[in-house]
Amino acid sequence: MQLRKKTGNNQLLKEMNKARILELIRQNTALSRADIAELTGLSATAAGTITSCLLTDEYIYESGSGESKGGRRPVMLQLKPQVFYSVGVDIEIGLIRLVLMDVTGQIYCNKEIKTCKNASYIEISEKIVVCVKEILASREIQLNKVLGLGISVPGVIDVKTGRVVLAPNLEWEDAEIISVIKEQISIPVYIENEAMASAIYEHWLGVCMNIDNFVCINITSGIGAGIFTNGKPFKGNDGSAGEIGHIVVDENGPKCGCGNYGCLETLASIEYMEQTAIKMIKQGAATMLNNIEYLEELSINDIISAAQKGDDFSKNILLQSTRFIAIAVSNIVNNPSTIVLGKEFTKYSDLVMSHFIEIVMKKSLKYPTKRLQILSSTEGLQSSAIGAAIIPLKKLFGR
Amino acid sequence: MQLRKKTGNNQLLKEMNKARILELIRQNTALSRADIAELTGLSATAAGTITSCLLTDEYIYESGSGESKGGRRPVMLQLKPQVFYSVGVDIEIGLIRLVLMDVTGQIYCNKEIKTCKNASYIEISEKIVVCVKEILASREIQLNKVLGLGISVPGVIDVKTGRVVLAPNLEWEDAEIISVIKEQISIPVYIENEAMASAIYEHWLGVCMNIDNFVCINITSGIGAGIFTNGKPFKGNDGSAGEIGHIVVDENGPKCGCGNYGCLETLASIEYMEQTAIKMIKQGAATMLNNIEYLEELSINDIISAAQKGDDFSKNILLQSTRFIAIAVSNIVNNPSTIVLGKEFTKYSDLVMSHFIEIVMKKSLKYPTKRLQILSSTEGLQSSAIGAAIIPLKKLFGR
DNA sequence: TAACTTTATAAAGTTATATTATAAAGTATA
DNA sequence: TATACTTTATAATATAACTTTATAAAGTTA
Repeated sequence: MQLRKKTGNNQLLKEMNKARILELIRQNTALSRADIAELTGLSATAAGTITSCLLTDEYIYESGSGESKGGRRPVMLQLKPQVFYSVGVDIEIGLIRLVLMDVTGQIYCNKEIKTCKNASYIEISEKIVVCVKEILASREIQLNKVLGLGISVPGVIDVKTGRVVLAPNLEWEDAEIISVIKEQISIPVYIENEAMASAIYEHWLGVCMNIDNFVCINITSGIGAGIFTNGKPFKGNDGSAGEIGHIVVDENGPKCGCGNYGCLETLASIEYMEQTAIKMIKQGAATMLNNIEYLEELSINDIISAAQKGDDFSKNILLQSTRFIAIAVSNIVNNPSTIVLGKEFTKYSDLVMSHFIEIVMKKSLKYPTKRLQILSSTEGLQSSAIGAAIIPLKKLFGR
Repeated sequence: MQLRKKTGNNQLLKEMNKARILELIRQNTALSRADIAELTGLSATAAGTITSCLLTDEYIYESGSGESKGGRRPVMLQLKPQVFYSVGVDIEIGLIRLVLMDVTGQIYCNKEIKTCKNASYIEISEKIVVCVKEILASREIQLNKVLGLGISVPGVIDVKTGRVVLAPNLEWEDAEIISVIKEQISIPVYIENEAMASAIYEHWLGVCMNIDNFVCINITSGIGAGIFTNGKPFKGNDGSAGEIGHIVVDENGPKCGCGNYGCLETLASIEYMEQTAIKMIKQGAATMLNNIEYLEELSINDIISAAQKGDDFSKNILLQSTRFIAIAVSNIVNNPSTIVLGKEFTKYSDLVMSHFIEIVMKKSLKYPTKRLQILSSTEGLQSSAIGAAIIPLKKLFGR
């Protein structure tokens, strides 16, 4: 599948303008044709024409007339609910969450399905397909009204192919979910890391709607981060940019599945908190949690409610986890694939480079998929001046 | 100055296609019209038409015929040198570097001007204008052939206005260089942080030409980083994303101008190395540098050449600086303006949030312009599922 | 030498937006 | 109440950019 950039023709132009108008309406809830012309810089006619298309396609509808500004009253346009839908799926350990949403962001259905904890990606995929088909059927939604199926997975996603490279908590490796699902249902399928999916939510509808640089950290069975830079998801070259679960926060900490000691996930995840509580209670810790029936089934919810009732033991468990996450947050690495050292350094790089690489490799993240390249600039002192000279050229080259 | 996004009309379309074709030629050195049609997806005719425009405007020229692939031989097109130029300026302490470059990236002139170390931005601006005019006059380059003037400054640049918010090493604050220069010479003026300018160079012509996520660290009088994410400069919300000079690498280190102790810049910058050497020599350290005439004028160059000749004292100074930089590099913070905590955490955020904020604030960067916002998600467990559902919508809304 | 390829351009057609003019529906004021 | 003026929306016409189809120019291959 060759993914060539779209040709710059009139079709593209119209698509761009359509998308831009839809986004403006989304952000402003309701706009008139005149508003659209004003905001886009398009002529009133063009705004009107594109609007007509969107109306006949039922992406928008006329929601009534607005206030007059001293002349004819405008007809307001809004996103049309309950016409075009999207399905979201979050795959967790032993659980699949499904959501049916329309283009307005309204949610019409939440569903949770329990699964085997060690289910293969093929089994999970099949469950998803069945459930999606059910939801759509029960609401009589045609497939061509479903813009797509987005899937959130707690693991590293290959940026180019959409393959799940590694999802340790699900015990998956190289899982080609997309193709399995596409064989069974003909809608577009997208896949995304779980923390990044949350970040997308925050940026679209949540607390980061007007914030373009942020990190969304999800504390759940594992710990992951979704990073946005310049208003766009930042995944790094290999899709592992947000994998903060294996930042070492305590070098003397317990051994992690990844081979290191004291990874954030081993010291702060929900699972760790539960296990710690169970272990300490067995050892006779003083806590309200003592009277729990089946200690092995102790869940984070028990810990939370005990803490809320003033149980110091439970409170401390939460606080300790929080402390480690805070340490990690203050060290979230930008996770570049490459580091270049420049200016005066280039003069003596041969003397110290190996020393430098050694320390960085030892100190920085060690997520398995990561490969860090450390280079010395070949330009040296002039690099900034040349860079400055490039800036005026960028526009000319569309960059 | 209202900066409205460009209207999506035919003009924009042609501009986009022109830019894209120029960029393709730049990256491939030479292309035929047929290659361009193939690579862009444009029709052969359109590729031909746009090519003609670029030829008459002298952005490109016909460089001869290429190899036949079993038919008529193609006419190759290349960027035309020595027609359109750009000027780059790097402002350092006591020094201005100027570079004249054409669209091909060829450099025709390097100039260095010494300045007063405490010169105001107005004085510097005037020097720049005089020098730029001189260079252009001496080569008989018309102003309309100069695409712009890019300026690199060791300081924080306001992303929106281009104002120099703070350049401690130059002792500037709120310096509106752009407007001062524009009054005296009528070409587009751009301004950029020094490390970021280097990063732009590396991405355009240097060692990062095909790398989209990297950090470029400049070790000079200060220490700064230029960060690229997704192939674009990442400046953070306030333009201070690359300000790593004030990461604390040794809490027991010397006091920094910023108020903290043990900032990277106080332990690893070129200036610090020079000062350390001077101090230790005065205290009687054993080194080849002992026979330097004016100890106060000892420069990094002396240290480097001594180290190269095997002077352990000098070598150690370089190694120590390097070590601190390595520590900082392994901790380069993504510098988001906002951190959102989600999923299970939202259940108990009220119990621990203040603790969390306290630690992060204490541990993370303390650059003066930075304001970190820490939020708890309002969505909780469903955020990933909803986020996943949003993905299929993004294209529709041009996002 | 004939058939086929590749490259480049010309002529005619399509599409999307711009311009200009006009209609529709409101406000402000004498 | 009538008139002038505004704002909003659309119709008719013009313009710009790309596509399609056809053709010419300049090669290669059997």
